[in-house]
Amino acid sequence: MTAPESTSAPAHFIRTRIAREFEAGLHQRVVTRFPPEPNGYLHIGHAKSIVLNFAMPDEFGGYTNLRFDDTNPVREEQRFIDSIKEDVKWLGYRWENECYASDYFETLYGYALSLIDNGLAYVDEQDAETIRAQRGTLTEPGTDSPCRNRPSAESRRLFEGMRAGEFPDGAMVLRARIDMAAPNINLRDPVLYRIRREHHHRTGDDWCIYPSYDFAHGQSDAIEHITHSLCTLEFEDHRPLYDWLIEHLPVPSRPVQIEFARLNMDFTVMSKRRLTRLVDEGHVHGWDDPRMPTIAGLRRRGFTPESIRSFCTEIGVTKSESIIPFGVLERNLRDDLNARAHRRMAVLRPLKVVLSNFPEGETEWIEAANHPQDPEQGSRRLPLTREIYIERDDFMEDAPKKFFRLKPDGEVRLRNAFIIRCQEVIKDDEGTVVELRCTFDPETRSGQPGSNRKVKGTIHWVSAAHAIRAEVRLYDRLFNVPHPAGDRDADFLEHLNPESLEVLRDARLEPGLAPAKVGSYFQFERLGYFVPDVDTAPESPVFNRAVTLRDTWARLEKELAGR
RNA sequence: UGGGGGAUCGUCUAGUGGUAGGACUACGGACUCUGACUCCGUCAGCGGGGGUUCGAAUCCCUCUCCCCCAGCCA
Repeated sequence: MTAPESTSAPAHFIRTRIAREFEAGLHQRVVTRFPPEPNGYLHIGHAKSIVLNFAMPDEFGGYTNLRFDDTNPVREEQRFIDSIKEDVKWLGYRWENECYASDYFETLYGYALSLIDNGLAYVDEQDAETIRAQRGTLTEPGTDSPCRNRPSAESRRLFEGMRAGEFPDGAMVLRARIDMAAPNINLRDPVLYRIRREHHHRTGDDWCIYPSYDFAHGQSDAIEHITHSLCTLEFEDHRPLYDWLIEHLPVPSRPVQIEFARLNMDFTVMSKRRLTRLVDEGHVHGWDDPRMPTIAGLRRRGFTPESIRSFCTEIGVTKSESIIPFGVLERNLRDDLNARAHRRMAVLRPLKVVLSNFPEGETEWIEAANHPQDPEQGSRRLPLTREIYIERDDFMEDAPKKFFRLKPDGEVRLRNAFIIRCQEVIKDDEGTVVELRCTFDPETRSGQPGSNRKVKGTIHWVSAAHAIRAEVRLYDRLFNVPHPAGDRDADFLEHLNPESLEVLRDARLEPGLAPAKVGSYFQFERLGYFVPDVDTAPESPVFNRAVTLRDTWARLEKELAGR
């Protein structure tokens, strides 16, 4: 089961390969799995994997399992399981089976025994350091452990003893008996089981031995009859081990592992270790901080599942590593929301404007479309009064010729309403503009015959008397360098952008925005896409800016400033 | 100086012997009661060198650069 809309499916090497396999009659269906370790929150990189893993069965027939790779109890927690399930669902996907590697511990244990009985695994009583030393180096072969040739019956007794809790943590491990001289280090008798007295979030204290990733993953795939085990590039040189185990174990199916490049994005970090540090050291306000690249963070920021899915489809699937500009994700959000977000007016940094020829105490109701290109999305009525607020940025006393907004003696249209002319600029003692006196032209009301008079600029506004106050949070990139994790000379935290969050506490919104609920989204015209934050409350609304509108003026302005 | 991968417009990505294509960005223009959207147009690429071939991004040789692997993490 997958998300409703089927995004266009460009050919990529995995899709092409599966299609060929189908043509050759190798499969009747595709079964994949999304296998997170429950030791952190899902991020946009996981989304790429999720979209891929659900898309293949969706296209070819089959299904996807959600499998928690919970073989290391020291790092895993139930709360992460909960968040992962929530995030996958929110992205729009429904898994066929909810699986846990820990459900297979007994089966896996049996597989280990069979390996031992066949002389393909042995218990090694050396400590970790010795084993490491014997592994050799990238250029030198390893040396055999003295335990390597012990009788399999002895290994079996020891391994059974390991399970029975007869030995302390770290006293011994189970190792595959492959080849200590293999050029691929993963084949130099890799560790299959270790003793670890640690409470497991699902199996409790039933086990004191836990399988390693290599021993658990492929066999779990086989148990679930996964046809294609899709993973990232760093597991590429584990594939010979993956295949070796499948080949030598009495598993019920023979999955194949296919690797693809993980997602990297600029101006952020993606590794769980670094994300965990950001959270634990308080650089952000939790895993769902809107500046985080986590699914929870993006959701809170205002990203839609559709935008994340289309992004993941757009970037493609290859084996070459790449870094996707964050702006690509943002554009997918804009494209999605542009089509369906209702337009609203909100003033982030208010500047009072008095319409001197507007009758005092009167309210004029203005009809405003919810969407400029789609009348079916309806309209709402806006109050216009003598005192309004406009955006501070929309007025300039010494404006450059290309500035199309309000300036002394200049004209501008109030969006959905009248053309106004700036007659007077009022400043405080320090010279700061605090108020504008303008006149409005009653003939130019939107929709009236006289409204076709053209002025160069249109600005948004709210009625001072009706507007609701709100807190608005503006987000910028979390880091101020494109590759914060790529600096060998500095900790990535040194590249944190101190201005990644800007809180505006005096924004004014059109009154209809008051009851907006979390999960709704709007375009604040001329500003960007905004959503109510989870902190929002009826009497104290809080909005997040998910993304700005594309802003050609900002670029022009920067250019003008540059010369 | 082991093994495994990867190099195609600025970015991402198609293209396994027959005119290197798309998307994004950028730039220019049209439109505009959002400097948004939309539309039109332009710029721009096969890591280097050799070879095979009528013809090479694609096949061969060679060089260079980048990533991953020496956890009882995944």
